[in-house]
Amino acid sequence: MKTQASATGTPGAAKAKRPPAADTRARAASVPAARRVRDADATRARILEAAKKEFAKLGLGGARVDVIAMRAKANKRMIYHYFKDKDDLFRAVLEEVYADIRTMEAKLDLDALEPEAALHAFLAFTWTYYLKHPEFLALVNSANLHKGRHLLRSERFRELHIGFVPLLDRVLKRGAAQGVFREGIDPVHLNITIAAVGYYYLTNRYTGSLMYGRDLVDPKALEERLAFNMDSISRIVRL
Amino acid sequence: MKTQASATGTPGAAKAKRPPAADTRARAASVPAARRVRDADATRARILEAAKKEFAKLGLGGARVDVIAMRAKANKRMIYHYFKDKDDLFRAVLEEVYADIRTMEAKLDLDALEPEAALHAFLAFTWTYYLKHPEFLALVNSANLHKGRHLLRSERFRELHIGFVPLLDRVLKRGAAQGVFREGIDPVHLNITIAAVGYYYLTNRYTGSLMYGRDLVDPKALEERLAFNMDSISRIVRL
DNA sequence: CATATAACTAACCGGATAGTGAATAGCGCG
DNA sequence: CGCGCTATTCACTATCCGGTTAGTTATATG
Repeated sequence: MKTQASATGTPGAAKAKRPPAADTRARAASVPAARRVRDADATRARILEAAKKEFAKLGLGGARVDVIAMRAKANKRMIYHYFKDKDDLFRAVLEEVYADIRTMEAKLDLDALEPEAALHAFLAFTWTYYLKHPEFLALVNSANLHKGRHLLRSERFRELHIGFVPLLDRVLKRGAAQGVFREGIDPVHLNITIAAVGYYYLTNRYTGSLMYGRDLVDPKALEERLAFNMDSISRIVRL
Repeated sequence: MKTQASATGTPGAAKAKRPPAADTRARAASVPAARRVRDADATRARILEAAKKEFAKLGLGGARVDVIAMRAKANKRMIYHYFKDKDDLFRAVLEEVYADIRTMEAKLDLDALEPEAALHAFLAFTWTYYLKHPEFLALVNSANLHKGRHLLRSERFRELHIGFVPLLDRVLKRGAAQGVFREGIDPVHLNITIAAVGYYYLTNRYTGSLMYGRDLVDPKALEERLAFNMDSISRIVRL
């Protein structure tokens, strides 16, 4: 804990907010979304981005809204202008990151791939996403630490996951029909396992590296892990 | 966040600290560890227990040392008597819970079981331990959120895990020699996968239940998950 | 039984912390 | 071009919080 906010009481940010002030106004009329002195969307986005980083770094309880305001180069008051309170900001961040992963995932177009290739692609995507977005893992952990109460009444969260299970189910059904996968695999359990073998390895990389006495995030180790997981999932689904 | 500590400034606990005061002293001399008015070990243990619950509930950043003192029925000053600071207390809690799981695990005596039975027993133990000790999962997550820095210089933590990998390796080697497991399985990766398929399911039960629209901790669902995991691990190791 | 030691307590501190009230000032629209 | 809306700022508060100061008292030991 100790001191991590600035020593001065107020955030003190947003000082050098608008370096070119007078002449920017001229082209503001012509250019659609040119740099405006006031830009609600941009400010809101900066707050969300800063909040994401801060919540991911210290958890909901450890994050400080003064620090978030500072990192967003926004006045703290703006946070309470756009969001009800700290918990509401956390909810917004969670919705944002889930929307991101689900959007990227949809681009895989698993229905267009052969069953085995689809499973391969899905596992690889999940692994790579977790690896490149450690904040996602931390935020999901934090959401669950708080028993998912921030997402309980989130319509957006629920909507994001409609069609998520059916998609994998179609892959499994096609595989079974082609005789390459066994019958009756529960897509939910398979999905959970596909996520688990990557997620656990990556969130627990620190205690893991200490426990096993070897660096789990060394490039070679990461490659090995993906290969092990690919093989594991293949073995789970095949006849 | 809001208010969760008592409204009064000071913890206010430790009021009804010693109901039987006068007569307890008499038998203190004869009985080895009889109920004493002052008991360093007991106080330290109560602090650790309270800290475990509080850290597991709110994370390192969200936990309040005033609350820990209150729940431990101890004066806050005692926490700083036994531990350097909040981080040191967190480290002590982590060492404690890891010692617990590794001690229980050692009792399985996997070397005395047939390879397949040993793997079965190990997976079932891990699953059941996670299920009965949700604090363990939360604490490990918190430790990793903080990049494992609390355990980095912990000799005790390192010692707890010597012999952990070799144990599973012996099971795998015996299985391979008997021709029931395939050759060359990395015990570290298998171990991680065995932990992962239970851990991920249980730590992410809240977001998971919301995402899949079904209660993941319903008794029937838990049974199904264990069966799915048993089957998965068998498929991963067999020829 | 005297006493040194260590367990234990009350009260306190200064900076941090989530959240607000009220005024200012760009920007879009008529 | 002026006016209403709202993005933005500044100043402020009440409480919280990790950690400490300055003791008091039970108990093991000789």
